[in-house]
Amino acid sequence: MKKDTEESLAALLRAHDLRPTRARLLILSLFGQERNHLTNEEIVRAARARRARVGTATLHQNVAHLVEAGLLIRSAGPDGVLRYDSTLEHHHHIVCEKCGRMQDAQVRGGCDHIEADPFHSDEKTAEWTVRSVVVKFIGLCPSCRE
Amino acid sequence: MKKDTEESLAALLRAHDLRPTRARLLILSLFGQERNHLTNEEIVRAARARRARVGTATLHQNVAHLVEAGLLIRSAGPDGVLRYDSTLEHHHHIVCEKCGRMQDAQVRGGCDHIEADPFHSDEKTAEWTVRSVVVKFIGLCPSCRE
DNA sequence: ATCATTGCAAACTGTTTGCATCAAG
DNA sequence: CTTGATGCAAACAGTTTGCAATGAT
Repeated sequence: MKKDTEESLAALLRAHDLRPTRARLLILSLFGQERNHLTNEEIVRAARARRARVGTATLHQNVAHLVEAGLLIRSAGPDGVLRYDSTLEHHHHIVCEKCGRMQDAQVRGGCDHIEADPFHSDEKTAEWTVRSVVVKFIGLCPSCRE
Repeated sequence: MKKDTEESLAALLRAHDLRPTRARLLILSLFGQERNHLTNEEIVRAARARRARVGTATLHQNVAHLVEAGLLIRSAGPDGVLRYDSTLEHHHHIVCEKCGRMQDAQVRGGCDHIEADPFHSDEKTAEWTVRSVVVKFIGLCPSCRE
């Protein structure tokens, strides 16, 4: 895991043509540690918990900016709740159907055969251009399966 | 495709312990034809277009009831917008990353090897119970790739 | 007759916008 | 200095709730 010093985060932002401001440093630092796959709401709460002087509008704006800049990835749970992820490599997720918690998942053997040439040729889908494939595992997280 | 007469839809509702009311018959009939994978908003608009005497609150409530009763399936696009689907069998989707349009997709060779035993055993995911797997193909629909 | 369902309007929630102030380069 | 970013408050959009009237059994 990378050292999330304020310096390194600032450099990261500058490398993506974003000024290293209070709000952006805060958001990125929230993803540094254990708390990955945060929702908008969780980001706002975490900021409040740190007594950070940041408005919710600013947080929302900057999460959007960071996604645009490619520093965060956006992923919707089955319930439509959007979560953000600082792991940028292509990967898949496992999602708790009870609490919505999301975690990275590696698929045994990969999804290559699906990603390479997915469809039956006689499908109406022949008219589409496929750009990527997302796999989500739905289940129960350790806490919710009690 | 099944004949979506009012009679058959009413019978379907009764079979699921739901009274066949104006709002419910309307919603189900919207899914009868070509217009599958509707959003909440599209359902409301379609109802307005038919000059149906139904409030938006009632539509929302009943979409939720129909999902609970198992007559509709809910599926979130990558942008978090929820769409509803009257195809009840387990299947996958292809989604347009530009306009959000969603269509059923059949995967060549299936996803069986993934669904059967998905994870590397040394994962933190070992603590999870997997109940289902959802595959989404993201791309461009015929109209948006122009 | 009974009780679920409805339409309508009001309440609510989360997000976005407008703008004067502030901070980074 | 110049321009972008911020906080705050007000505006907004979509959803949900409360309740009297309506409709299904």
